[in-house]
Amino acid sequence: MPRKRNAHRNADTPTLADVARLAGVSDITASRVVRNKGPIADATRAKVLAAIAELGYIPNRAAGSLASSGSTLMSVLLPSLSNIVFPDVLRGIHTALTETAFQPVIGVTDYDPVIEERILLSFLAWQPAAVILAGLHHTATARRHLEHGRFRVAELMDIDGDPVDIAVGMSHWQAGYDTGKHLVQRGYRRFGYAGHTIASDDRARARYDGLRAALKEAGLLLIAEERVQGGSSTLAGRHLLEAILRKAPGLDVVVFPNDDMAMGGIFHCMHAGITPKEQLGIFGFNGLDIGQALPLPLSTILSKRFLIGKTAAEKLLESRERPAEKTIINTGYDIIEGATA
Amino acid sequence: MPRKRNAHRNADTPTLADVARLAGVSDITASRVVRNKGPIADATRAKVLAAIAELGYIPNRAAGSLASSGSTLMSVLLPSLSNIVFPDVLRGIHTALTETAFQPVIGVTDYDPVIEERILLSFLAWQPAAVILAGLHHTATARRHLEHGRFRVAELMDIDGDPVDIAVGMSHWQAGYDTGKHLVQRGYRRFGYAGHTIASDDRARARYDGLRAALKEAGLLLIAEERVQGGSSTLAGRHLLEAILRKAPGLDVVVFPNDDMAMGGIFHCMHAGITPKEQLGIFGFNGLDIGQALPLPLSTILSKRFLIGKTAAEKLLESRERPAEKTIINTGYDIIEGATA
DNA sequence: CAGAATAATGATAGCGCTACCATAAATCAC
DNA sequence: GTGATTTATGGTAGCGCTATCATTATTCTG
Repeated sequence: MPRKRNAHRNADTPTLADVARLAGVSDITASRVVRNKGPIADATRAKVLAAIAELGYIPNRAAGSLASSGSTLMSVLLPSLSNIVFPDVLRGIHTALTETAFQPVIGVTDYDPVIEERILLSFLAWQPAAVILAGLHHTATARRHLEHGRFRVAELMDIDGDPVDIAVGMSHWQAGYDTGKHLVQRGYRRFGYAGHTIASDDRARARYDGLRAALKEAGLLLIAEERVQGGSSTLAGRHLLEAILRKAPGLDVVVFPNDDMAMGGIFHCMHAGITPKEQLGIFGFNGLDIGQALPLPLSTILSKRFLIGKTAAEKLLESRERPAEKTIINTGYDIIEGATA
Repeated sequence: MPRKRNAHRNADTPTLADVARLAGVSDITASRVVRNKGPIADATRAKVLAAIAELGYIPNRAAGSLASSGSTLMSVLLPSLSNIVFPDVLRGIHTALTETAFQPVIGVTDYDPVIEERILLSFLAWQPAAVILAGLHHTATARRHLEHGRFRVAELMDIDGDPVDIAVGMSHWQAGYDTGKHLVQRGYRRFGYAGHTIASDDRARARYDGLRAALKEAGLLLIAEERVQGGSSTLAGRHLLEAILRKAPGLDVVVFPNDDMAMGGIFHCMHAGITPKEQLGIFGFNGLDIGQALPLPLSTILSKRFLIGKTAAEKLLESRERPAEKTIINTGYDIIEGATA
C-alpha cells in the first residue's frame, strides 16, 4: 500500500501548487510569475501575486535549485574577518548584490589553503552561481574544482598571476616597489621593516619583495627587520617599532605591512617623543580612514577594497557562463603622501 | 513519448546513485554513510567512502535539503560591516560553526528593519536551521515569521526586551548608566555628548538614555550635544569634538557612542594641545584593541562581541527544536578605566 | 532455546520546483 | 487571407536526495 501522499511534508507552509490553485492557474505559470521569467499576461500576474500575498508564500529555493541545477548563492571565501580589509571587500560584494536575487555565503579560511579547500568543497554542494576567493594560490584540488565547475570564479586582491576566470585587484609587488621608490625619493636611506609571520599572506610578501627590489635598485638594503608571530595588530606594531629601534637605532624610516601596525608605530613615536617624518618615517598600507584621522595623517597606500569587492561581484553578474577569455581588472592604488614619511 | 531520462541533468557530476553503484550498495546506504547517520557496518562504510573518493563525489545539498525539509545554513543578518563590531560578532559565529556542517549566509540590513525583513524572507527560502539577527526590534512581519518558523532564532547584542527564542548580549541601558555613574564618581560634572543620527541604532540610543538617567540621578545634565549625520567614523568624532568644544567651552568630559568616534576625539585633543583626562575626559564604547594601543589608552567599556557571536551560535547548535523556555544570556561588559577619563 | 530486541540493509515514494515539449490564440508579413 | 511568428499557458517528468516502512541477519534475555 502506498504511503499517504504528503506524509513528510511541511503541512503549514504553502507551496507553489497552493498559490497556483488559489490563483486558478497552473503550477508552471505561477512559477513564471515568481521568477519573472517568460511571457505572462498582466492579469495573470496580478492574480498570482495576490495569491502569493494572501498565502504568505515563500518559495523553496532548495527545490528550485534542484530543479534548475543552479542556485542564487554566491560563495565568498575570505582569509580573515579580523582585518577590516576583508569586511570592506565583503561590503563591496554585498552592495553589488543588493537588489539582485543573489546571496553571499561566507567562509573564513584563516589564510590557510587547506581550510580554503575544505570550505570550498562544502560550498560547492549548494551549486553556487559563483565563487569569490582571495588571491590566486589555491590547493591543486581546489584549483581543479574551480576550473571545471559550472560557476563563475573571481579571485580578488591580487592580479600578479594566472586567474581561473576573473581577477580583480592590484599588483602588490608594484605597490611595494612604489613604496620603496617613493621613500628613497623623499631622502630616506636607512630602512627598517616591521612585519608579521603569516606565511600565507601572499600579498604582504609580494609588497615586501617589491620594496626590497626598489631598495636594491637604489643601492640600498633593509638594515633591520622584525616580525611578530601570527596576526598583526596595532599593539604589535607599537611594540615592534620599539624593538626594532632598540636593535637598530640609526633607522630613518620603517615600513609596515599594513596601517594597523603602522598606527602602532605612530603611537610608539608619540609615546617616545619621536617626531614622525622628520626623525623617523613611518609608512603603512591600506589607507584606512582612521589613519587619516590622526593628528599627523599616516603616509600609506590606499588599496581599494570596497571597489574590488563591488567590481568583482558586478562582473560576475554580467554572465552566468564563463567567457572564453580571462579577465584581469586592475583597480590600482593611490599613494597617500600623509605626514609621517 | 516520455522524454529521455536524465535529459536535463548534469552529466559530469557524480550523484549518490553513482557512488552507491560503484560501492555495490543501495542509494540509501550510501546516503547513510555520507550523513553519518544510522547503523552501518565498517566494511560497508569503507567501500562507500572509497567510492566517494574515487568519483570525487560532492553531495547536492539542495536535493538533501528538499528531501529532509531542512538545511545546514544559518542566516546571519547584521546591521553593518563598516563597524568592526559586527565582523567581530561574525567571527565568533564562524568560530562556533567551524567543524560543524553549518554555514553562515550573511545579509546586511543597514540598520533598517524593512531591509531586514526583506532579507529575512529571502533567507527563509533556504529553510535555514537558524536565524541570527541583531537587536530585538523587527518589523511585525519579520517577528511573525521568526515566531512561527521551524528554525532556531538568536537575537544578539541587546538583552533589554523580549526575545523570540534566544537573546545573547548585554544591557546597553545599564552600560550607559554605569558610564555616567563612573564619570560622576571620577569628579566630572560638565558633560557633553558627541553622537550620530542613526535612528535605528537602538543600542547607542539605550546607552544614551542610561547615561542621562545616571546624570539626572546625580543632579546633572548634558550641557552640550552634537551629532553627525549618518554613520560614525573617527574623522567625524574628531570634527565633532572640535565643534562641541567651540559651542560649549566649559565641558570637562565628552561621551561618545563608540570607540571609533572617541578616538577621533583623542586625536583632536592631541592636535589642539588638550590633555585628555585632566583637561577633558573622553569616554568611548566597545573596547577596541586600537584604542588600547594609543599612547593614552582610551577609557571605555569593553563589549564582548566575539563572545556574543560564539555563544549564540553554540547555543543554537544545542538543539534543532526551539525549547519551550526562552533563553537570555548576559555576556556582560567591563569598564576599562584607561587614561582618558 | 523461544521470543524479543537490535543491527544492517533495501524498496519506494515523494520533497517543491522547473526544463522541456506541446498547444492554442493572437499578431504579423506580404 | 494564408502561412509564419509571437504570446500566453499547461502537462509531464524528472532534479538528487532522504523519510518511511519493510526485511533479514544477528545478538540478547531469562
